[in-house]
Amino acid sequence: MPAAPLARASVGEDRMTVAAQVPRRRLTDRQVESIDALLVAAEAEVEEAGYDGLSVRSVARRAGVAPATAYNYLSSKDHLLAELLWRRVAAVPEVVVDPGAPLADRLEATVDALAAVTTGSPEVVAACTQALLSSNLDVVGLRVRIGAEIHRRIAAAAAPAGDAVAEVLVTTYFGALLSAGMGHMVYADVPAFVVTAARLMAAGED
Amino acid sequence: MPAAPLARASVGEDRMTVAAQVPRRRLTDRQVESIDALLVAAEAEVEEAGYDGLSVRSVARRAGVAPATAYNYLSSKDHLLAELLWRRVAAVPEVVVDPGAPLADRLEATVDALAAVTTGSPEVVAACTQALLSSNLDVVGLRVRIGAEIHRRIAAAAAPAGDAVAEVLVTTYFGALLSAGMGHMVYADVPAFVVTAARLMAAGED
DNA sequence: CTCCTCGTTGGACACGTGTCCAGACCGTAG
DNA sequence: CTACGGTCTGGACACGTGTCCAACGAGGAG
Repeated sequence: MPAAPLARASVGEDRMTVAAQVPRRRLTDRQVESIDALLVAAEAEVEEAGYDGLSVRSVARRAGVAPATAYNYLSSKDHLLAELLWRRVAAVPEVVVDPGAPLADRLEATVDALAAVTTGSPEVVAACTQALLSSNLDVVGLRVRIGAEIHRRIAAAAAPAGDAVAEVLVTTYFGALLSAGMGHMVYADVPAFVVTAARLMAAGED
Repeated sequence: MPAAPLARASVGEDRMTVAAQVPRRRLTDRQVESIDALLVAAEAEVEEAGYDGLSVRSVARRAGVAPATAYNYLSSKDHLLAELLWRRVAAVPEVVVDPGAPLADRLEATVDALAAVTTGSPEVVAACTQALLSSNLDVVGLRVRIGAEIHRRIAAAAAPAGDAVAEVLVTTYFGALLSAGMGHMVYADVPAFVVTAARLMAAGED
C-alpha cells in the first residue's frame, strides 16, 4: 500500500495528476529539489551497479536526504526507477508529422524522437524496464501512463493507416524494447526495427 | 554467482545441458522428486499470492523440503519461476505446418499451440514474466533458452516469408505477452493478435 | 516573539533473500 | 557390519526492503 501523507504517485511536470489524492498540496521548492536529487542519484547509482546494485538507502545518502524522506516521496525502489523513466518519456518533444508522407517515414520521425529515452547507458533503461513490471501501485500508475503516452505518439504517427496497424506497431515497439532490455537486441537498433515492421505492413496498404 | 555443488542451472528434460559444469552428476530420483515438488508448490503459491506473495521458504515448506535444499537446486526465487515457465514452454508439442498454407494460417497453428503455456491462471504467467527479467545468471540462461525456443517455432512457421517478417512476428509476440502480463491485454487474445499482424504483413507478399 | 503545524530525521522494527556451516542422515563399497 | 561420501537439514548470518514513530527544526500566523 502507498500510505503516503501527501500527494505522491507522480511528481512529474504535471504535479497535480494524482487521481484524487486528498491533501492536494503543492510541493515546496525544497521538496522538488529533494526529489530531483534522488532521481539524479538513482541514475548515477544504477549506471554503476545496475538494478540489483541499487539500494534506496544508498541513493538517499548520495542525494543528501534521509531514507525515510526518500520513501516519503517514492514509495519503493521500483517507483523510483519508474519515475525516472516516466520523466524521460515525458521530456521527449512532440513530433509533428506530415500526413502526406508514407507510413514508414511518419513513424520513423516519431520513433527516432522516442529513441532519446534510451540513449545513454543501457543499464539505466534496462533497470527501469525491470522496475516497470512491479505490482507496486505507484508503479502501475506510471506504467499505464508511460504506455499510454507511447501508444498515443505511435498511434498518431500511424493514424491514416488502420487501427490494427497502429496496435501492432505499438506492440512491436514494446517487444523490441523488451528484447533490448534483455540484451537480445541493441537499443540503437530499435527504431529501425520498428520502421522495418511498418514497411512490411505498408506494402499491403497505401 | 551460482556457486552450486552440483549440476544446476537447468533441471529440465535435458538434464545435462549445463554448459560445462564440472561434476556432471546425474540427479537421483529423490532429487527430481524434490524439484518437481518445489515447482508444483511454487505454482500453487504464486496462484494464490502472486509474485510478491511467494517466498522461497514458504514454497519449500509446502513442498516438504528444507529451504537450503531448495536453494541448492534453484538458485533464487526468480530462477524457480523461470524454470517453471521453461518447463511449460518445452512441454508444448511440436507443430507441423503445411508449407502450402498461407502465412497467417501457418502461424495460427503454431501460436495456438504456444498458447498452452499461458492457459490457466494469468497470475502464474505474469509472475514468471517478471522473474524472467532478473539478472540472476541461471535466469539469464533460461531466458535465452525460452527466447530461442519461441523464436525457433515462430520462425519455422513463418519460414517461406522473409526473415524480417519472422523477426517482427517474434517481437510482436513477445510484446503482446508483455502487454498481457501487465494487464493491458488478455492472454487469450494474444494468438489472434499475432495472426492479425501476420495478415497485415502478408498482404504485401505471397 | 511565541505557538503551532508540518516535513525531516534517525533509528528501530518485521520480514524476505541468499549464503554458509556443522551435524544428522542414507546408500553404497569394502 | 562398518566406513565413507555426498546430500539434507535447521539455524545462524549479513543485508536490503518498506513501515513506523518520537523527537527535532523551520517557517508562517497570530
